[in-house]
Amino acid sequence: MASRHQLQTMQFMDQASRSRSPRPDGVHGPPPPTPMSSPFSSRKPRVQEGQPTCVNLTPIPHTDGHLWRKYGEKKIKNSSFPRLYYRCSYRDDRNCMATKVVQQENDADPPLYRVTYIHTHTCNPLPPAPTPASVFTEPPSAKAEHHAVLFRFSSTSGGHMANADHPAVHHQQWQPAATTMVAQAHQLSMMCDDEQQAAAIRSGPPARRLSMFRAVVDGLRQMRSSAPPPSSTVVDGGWDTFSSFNLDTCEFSIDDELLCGDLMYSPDSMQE
DNA sequence: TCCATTTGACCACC
DNA sequence: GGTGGTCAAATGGA
Repeated sequence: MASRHQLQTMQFMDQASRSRSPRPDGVHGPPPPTPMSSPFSSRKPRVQEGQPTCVNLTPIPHTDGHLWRKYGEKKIKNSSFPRLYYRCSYRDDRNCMATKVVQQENDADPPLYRVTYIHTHTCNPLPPAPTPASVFTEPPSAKAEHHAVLFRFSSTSGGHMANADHPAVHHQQWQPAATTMVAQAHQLSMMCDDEQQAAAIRSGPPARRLSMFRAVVDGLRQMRSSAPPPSSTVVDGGWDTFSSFNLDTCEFSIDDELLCGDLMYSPDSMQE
């Protein structure tokens, strides 16, 4: 029997496959041959060198603030799960070339997905949604001279904001991992601010809550491993969930009880 | 009628 | 030649 959190996760998944029931397997015959003589003559290269990509490991791959249209699904060798291909819904309207690839990593509860984002969004949907792409629309700074990295996560009444404000975060080496972390934090923020999501989190086992928060920390850990910062401390700007993260010890500390949505966390609750 | 999803085919890359 | 990314017809719900 599925847990409440599992059901919530399934609801997230359903957003990607909403409204359309699958066709019966094998009901329709093989499609006729492609009528065009060279239908793929305008096909773009599969891999465009130098395009910005980042990888996000998340249990909720379909909640990142952007609208995606699925355009393909592929069974991948040596993987029990198909790979799903999405592109931005504004691809034609706004010439947004952002795409993402979702690959389920395991069958855990909740299952973990590897989401690979390719290209940054140029569609700038309204209201602006906090997504990895929206955070890193500025070109990466060539200078990473600061001695601390400031992350700011805030949840406002009108929507969610997630920013990595420090110029060092824009350093190219940090971008993928920082993007992952920001996306994780934003997903967690959304879940905590949503009444049903928060209820599911609250009713779940503490270990699951802890694992969710650790997903955020893991993003920071990736940042640290990809490019050690000039300073050892990440200072949180106030996303109400964690206050600081020590890049040397890979630990984050909680100053006091923290409010995330209607959930109150204390330092003890963050222990195993 | 519109539009998103499904799914097999096609094709580029290794 | 195998694998994976993309296309586009078919499908069906809104």
